[in-house]
Amino acid sequence: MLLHRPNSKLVKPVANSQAPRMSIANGGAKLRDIAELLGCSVATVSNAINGRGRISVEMRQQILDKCAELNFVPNSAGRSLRLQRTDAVGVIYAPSFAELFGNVFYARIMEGLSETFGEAGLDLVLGNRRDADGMPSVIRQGKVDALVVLAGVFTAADYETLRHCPVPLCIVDGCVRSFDADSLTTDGFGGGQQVAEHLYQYGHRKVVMIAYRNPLYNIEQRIAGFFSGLRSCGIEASEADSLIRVDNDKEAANELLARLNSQNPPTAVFAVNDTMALNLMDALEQAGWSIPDDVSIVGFDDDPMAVRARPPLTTVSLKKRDIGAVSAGLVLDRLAHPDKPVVHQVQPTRLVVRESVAHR
Amino acid sequence: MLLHRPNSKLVKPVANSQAPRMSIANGGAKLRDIAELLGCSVATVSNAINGRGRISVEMRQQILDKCAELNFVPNSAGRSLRLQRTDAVGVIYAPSFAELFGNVFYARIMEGLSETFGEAGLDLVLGNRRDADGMPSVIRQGKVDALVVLAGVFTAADYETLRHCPVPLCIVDGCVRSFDADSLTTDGFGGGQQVAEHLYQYGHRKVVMIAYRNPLYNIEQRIAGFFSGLRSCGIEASEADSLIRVDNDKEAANELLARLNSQNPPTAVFAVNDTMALNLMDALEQAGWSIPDDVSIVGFDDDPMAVRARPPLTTVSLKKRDIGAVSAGLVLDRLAHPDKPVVHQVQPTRLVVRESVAHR
DNA sequence: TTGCGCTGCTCAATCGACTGATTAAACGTT
DNA sequence: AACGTTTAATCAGTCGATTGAGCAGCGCAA
Repeated sequence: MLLHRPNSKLVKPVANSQAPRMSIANGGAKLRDIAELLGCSVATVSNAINGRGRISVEMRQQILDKCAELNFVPNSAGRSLRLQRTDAVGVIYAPSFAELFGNVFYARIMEGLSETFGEAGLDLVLGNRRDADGMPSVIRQGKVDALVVLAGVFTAADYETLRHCPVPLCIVDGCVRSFDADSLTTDGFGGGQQVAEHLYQYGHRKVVMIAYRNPLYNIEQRIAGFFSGLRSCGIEASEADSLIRVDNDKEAANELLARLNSQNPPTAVFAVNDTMALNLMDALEQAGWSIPDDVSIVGFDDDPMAVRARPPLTTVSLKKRDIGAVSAGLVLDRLAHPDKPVVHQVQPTRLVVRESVAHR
Repeated sequence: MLLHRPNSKLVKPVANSQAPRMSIANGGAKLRDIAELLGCSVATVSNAINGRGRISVEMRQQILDKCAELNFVPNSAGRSLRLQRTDAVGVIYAPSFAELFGNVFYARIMEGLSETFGEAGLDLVLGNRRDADGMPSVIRQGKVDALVVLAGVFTAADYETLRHCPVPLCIVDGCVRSFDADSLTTDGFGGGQQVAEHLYQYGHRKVVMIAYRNPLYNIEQRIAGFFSGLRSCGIEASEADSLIRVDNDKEAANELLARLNSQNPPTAVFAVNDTMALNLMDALEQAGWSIPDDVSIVGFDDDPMAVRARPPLTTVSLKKRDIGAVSAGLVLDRLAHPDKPVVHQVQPTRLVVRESVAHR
């Protein structure tokens, strides 16, 4: 019975006896190269680099010098495999990155993420690929330690695919209640309120808001804040009569023009974002309406185009770069303290008054 | 003498005899989990998945089924270590990503890159961090198989840091001659020519171009093309008298206004990009000049804001998404055929006529 | 009955970094 | 001289996937 047949051949491994296999050939110096050059063991080199174990001052210095000379950087795959840690963070967006990069809003967030993670020594990986079940491929591949979820247009189904994600998540600009993950949301509610108050102060008493039918968390917050703000100002307005739901900006323009031509037309419109606001401005102008003299209009997001619009668009600004930086900070904290309680951060919003709202 | 002391203890490794260490605990199923569940060896599982070796039909099916059931995805670190390949591509930008994401031009390129690489099963890593010598950290860490270099604002020094990059490069929108790497450039020369011809056809005979002092490859191409085009149309114009070099858009506006107030004022301006063109339009309008009636203006890039400008800006369009997709294609080809000759691809440009150029 | 070829698997080394356990030597103490 | 302690390293196994080499077992033919 040879259940545990002993290793038959214990000849010393013949590898690297003839091939030169010196450094830099396939991508740079390895721990082994440094060890061989200095005549010490690989373990000692590793210990010197990581400041562990007992090493004489001279040896440590020799090792560090040699590492600097050869531009030694530990191989990422080897390190990840051993440490079960990648020093990389994934970023995902739904449905694909196509929209993300076209969207200046997210571009700025990426900027903040990239900077803060970079300073912390982490790389950003774009989780553009998905497994069959929708889970980003980088997750099950173990390519990232955490995931930043740019959830602006996430639907319930999108959230569901992430429910069993084995790495920490940080939900940015999405639904806080989705699950027990850190999150950063922009204060859409407060922004909506500020718009309501601004319109009230400028004398508007009959206003409408236009939003998309597709229910997105951050959008619904803006709606709720707006109507709450109207009510606290004493304006009678409900979502039933003053909220116009549409599927696209063309429909928005048509619906708005219909209201403007009705008996009791609104004097101001709150568009759910700047893109819609700008499109409405174009459509209104084409239809012969003058902004802000005939109708006032307010947007949301402070898109760079808002300031270029004619008239410059009054809108709600989001400090997009901060969103990225703060989100990255949440992730770094979470990686440092995996068991700390979940954090829900709210980023303030600020009304930027330009020229698209007239006094009444 | 115990130079080659034989392995003393050959007891079977005791690991995993008590700890449960079943799948999904630390990130998902491993080859070993599948092998244990099916009572076969790890090698067989690997072979089945990769379609290698000899395996009975039933065994192969069992393995594949189990993999699907457990959502098995090979661990990236283990795979990279063994295969010396990461299935990831780095993207870099100089000086940092901050500018990249704010720039719609690059945002669209990223979109194309992300899509094409995603379809090929590669992830995109943002190479935001740099080693002391400027080399992107992801390179020496071995985190990527290739590097896409968005070189729009690269200086000679930026190129120099990449000279000894051990992975294949693809230079996008940068200097072809920098080194022996694949490249994709936009036809700035042709674009400049088209602008010259367009202005000539509209009756302009005295024109100026404004560009930045900082010499960037793609920009210099536009300049060369423009003046070449002017000359072929028979317009006497040299860079000496008709090219205005500036450091920023404010200076550009001042210099332009000075020319417009001179004895022999230009009737049209070619701004080196849309951002400058839009800023010039603002400045001219402020100074009481009407566009295009008093001065015509042309930009370059077809920034989304160009179409919103008043008047809508005539500019040169770049098919930005294609730039990303094609660049990614070059990288994929290079990875598949490391030794094929270097490819220099030129992406055509197209004049988009809007309303900022008047007939003379 | 020996030998050959084929099928269907397993073995064990490898990639590079990290680390708990171990060891060899130097030093000090009684 | 015997023993404990400190110092300065080394050993060998581990992370997970891949792969060339190897080896039973079977059928078939000489």
